[in-house]
Amino acid sequence: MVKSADKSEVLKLGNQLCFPLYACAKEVIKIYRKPLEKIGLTYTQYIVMMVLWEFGNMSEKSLGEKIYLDSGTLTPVLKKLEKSGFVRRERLKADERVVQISLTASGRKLKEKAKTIPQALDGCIHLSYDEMITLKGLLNKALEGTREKH
Amino acid sequence: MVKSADKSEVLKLGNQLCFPLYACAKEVIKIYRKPLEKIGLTYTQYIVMMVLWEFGNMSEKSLGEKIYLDSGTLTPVLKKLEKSGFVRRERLKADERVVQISLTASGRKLKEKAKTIPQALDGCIHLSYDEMITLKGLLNKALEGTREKH
DNA sequence: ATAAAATAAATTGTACACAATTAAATATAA
DNA sequence: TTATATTTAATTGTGTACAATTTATTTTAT
Repeated sequence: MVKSADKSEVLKLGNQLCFPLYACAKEVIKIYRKPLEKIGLTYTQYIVMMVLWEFGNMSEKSLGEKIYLDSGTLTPVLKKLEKSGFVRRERLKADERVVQISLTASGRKLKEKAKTIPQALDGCIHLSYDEMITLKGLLNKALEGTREKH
Repeated sequence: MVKSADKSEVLKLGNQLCFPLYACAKEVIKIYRKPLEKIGLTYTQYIVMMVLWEFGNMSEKSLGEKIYLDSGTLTPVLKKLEKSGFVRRERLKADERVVQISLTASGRKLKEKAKTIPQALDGCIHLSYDEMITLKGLLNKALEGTREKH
């Protein structure tokens, strides 16, 4: 981030990449909160549902890899979604270690209601369409990099 | 994010802006965790310290505005930093409502140790310098937009 | 001057997030 | 085959994060 000189400046908030990343993520998720509450989901639950809507049934493990969450976070989230009636959690007979997550009819139906959710950002983020595409691309590229180590 | 057609695609993870934002923020903060642990800070505590290093003493309120955190989050974080001996928390005599946060000698000294922290990202994020600058700029612009409403 | 409004922190309750550990099941190797 | 290693979830403990409420203090309007 700091090209050559000014090593003394690295600890200024304005020079950090991580801070706007952290703050922006929080603020954007905050915008989603209200519309999501109307359909009975938290943001984390919404991401889980999006994966299931797109890819269908899936083990807890695969689900966690897709959305960068481990069982410590995912297990309680999935139990809540089960209690809400949106997903089922069943041990595979072929391998009792894996918990298979599947959508209920209610969970599939929720997708229709969720289609308006992304519009919550309209007008809240003052970026042009091209800027959003660029931002999304850079974030995905950065995200890829973090997969390897760690 | 979705320009014209394909409204049915908005709920795919790959088409979302918010998801890579959320995931990337988490992954990057995770990279900071170990080096920060060595100097006795969490990421949130690190942000607080950066603000104090840069701007000096500050009320809890102003601090919270700078880093987008309210008292519900900030009060316990500041109490931990106080317990660690890095900051002081004192009610202003002029206005007993405001808690003034100031650095202790130990807190000021910590800045030297922290100077190597940003290097933790080196090699972990596969973006060029120019891409990082672009990303930082777009994130800050997006962040600005969220200030207004909400 | 004093009641009402506003402000700043603290508190309460819910929901992640993650490192580290544990437990159960399956795969592998000697 | 049977002891060992690996894999998948669940559990435990700590630390945010935030909405909503409460408390104490200060302003403001009457």
